[in-house]
Amino acid sequence: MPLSTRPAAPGSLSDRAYVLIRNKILRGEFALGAPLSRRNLAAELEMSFVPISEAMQRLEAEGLVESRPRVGTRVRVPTPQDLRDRYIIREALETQSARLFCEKASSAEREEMRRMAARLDEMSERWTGGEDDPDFVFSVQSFHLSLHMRIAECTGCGPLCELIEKNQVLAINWLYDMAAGYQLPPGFHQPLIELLAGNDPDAADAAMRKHVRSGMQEILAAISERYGAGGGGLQGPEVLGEAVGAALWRSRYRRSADIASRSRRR
Amino acid sequence: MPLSTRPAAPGSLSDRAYVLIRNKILRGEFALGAPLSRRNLAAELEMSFVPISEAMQRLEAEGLVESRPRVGTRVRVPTPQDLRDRYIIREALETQSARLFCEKASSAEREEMRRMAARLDEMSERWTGGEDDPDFVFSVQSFHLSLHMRIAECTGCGPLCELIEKNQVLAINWLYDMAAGYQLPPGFHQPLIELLAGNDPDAADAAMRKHVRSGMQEILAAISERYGAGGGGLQGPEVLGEAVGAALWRSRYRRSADIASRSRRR
DNA sequence: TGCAATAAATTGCTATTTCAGTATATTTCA
DNA sequence: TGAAATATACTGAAATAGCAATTTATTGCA
Repeated sequence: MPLSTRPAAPGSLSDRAYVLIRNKILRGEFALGAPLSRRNLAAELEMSFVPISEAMQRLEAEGLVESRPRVGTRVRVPTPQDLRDRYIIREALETQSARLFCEKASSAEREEMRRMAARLDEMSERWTGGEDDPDFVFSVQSFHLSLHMRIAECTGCGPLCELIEKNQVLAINWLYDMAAGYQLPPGFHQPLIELLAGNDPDAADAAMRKHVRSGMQEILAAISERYGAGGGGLQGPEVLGEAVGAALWRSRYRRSADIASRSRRR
Repeated sequence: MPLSTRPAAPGSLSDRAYVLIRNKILRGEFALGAPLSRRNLAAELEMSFVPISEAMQRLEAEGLVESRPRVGTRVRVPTPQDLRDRYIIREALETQSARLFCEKASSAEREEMRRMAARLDEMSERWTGGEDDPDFVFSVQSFHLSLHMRIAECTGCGPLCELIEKNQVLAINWLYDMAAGYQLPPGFHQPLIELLAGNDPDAADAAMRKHVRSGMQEILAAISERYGAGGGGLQGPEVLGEAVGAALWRSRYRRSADIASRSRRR
């Protein structure tokens, strides 16, 4: 059992830094557009500059942060165009996932998916759409994600799973921070799963495509409703992301000067 | 104009290291399974350990190299299963690409694709299938890749392009090193492009799916033909990759001991 | 008061050094 | 002769220190 000094340190420092920073971003602890100083992070996470930089590099490659060469790094503020691009990718990956599931899943796996879909639809019926308990909303969204991931796992294609998961991450982040009012339509998943569990891959593909597209429409509508700037639909507010981001680039020297000075004194 | 000391250095050292090493792998200068010592690479490329390590990290994330924590890094030897997984991803991305092209491409872009397809089919007719000039084979493969990339570019979805390009890289490498005998069937692309340039997205999707699957069958057949181990088709040789790789892990202390000693003397 | 030039501070980037883990080569003992 | 133990060399990971580029704050001048 690990002692108190260094409890449970699996993987390298870079890996731990990556996971820690990633979770803080996803949970909103680091807000959209917030500046991320590598030095301050190194002091906070009690490690050196190099593993932090490596973690940042990975996060940048995944699109969660953006960095300008000698200026700074910040949590990326996705534009509506980013969201649309993500959904194009998601549609590509998940229709393939649905197709392969339909072709190759075992009967036990098909039955498992039916149960998951029923449970998810039951959860979203209890979702009033008003100001629900954030933990409840979080649990529904998590279960929603794991349902889609389970479909992908049943295809037996590991890289496909990884791509789907990576691609979903930013979308979920956006969802939480900007369009928290979004709610899953009731009875959204059981018809989908019925087609995936059938024996027509083309029908499974088409059903998943419709499912993903409808989800994107819902979210874009929720965003438009909250942040105005033109009617709903696909032509959402283009300027939102950059407006927020530009304002946030400026506030650099604000947080934790004490940590910086403390680390310098060593 | 840059002086002779440091000529034309765009991007960071990490970026340059990434591009240089990546190209050497793709061109076969670093063979499949070859050990890549970060220290020797640093000496060869005349830079330090850190940017090399960052480049290696990116290459590992993309699947071009694999690294064991305190053992070493080598060029990844893809297994037939890797190849199949790549083609699953490729099918997902390129059917989406075809669908979007069919929906959104301008008439000028459709005409451009027709010209490219005609030229590519013409090139592959001149391909005898025997021992052709390697430069010619390279140029055909490059043009083939750029045709598919051009389709993706016309969709206007940047991330889709990036994913397709990243996904193709390893497949191309495999193609060159292990299945060089593969040749494009004549008249392979013009019928495809005709459907992409039509007005039925579903037909474009289906045509691209058929195209990609047929390409995978061809390559797997070419591999089976060269490396035996059972009949052709999908059940190719599972053991090939690891057999080659395991043998190559062992030969570590072989190359460029002079460089290592020279760098130590500084 | 307004604007340009300068100074200070912070950033990401790179080099160098040190550390810790693994594999190979050598030695030692039965 | 063979197997176990040791020694050596090499590996990637991490810490530290310093550099170069950029932005912000300050100052000087009109």
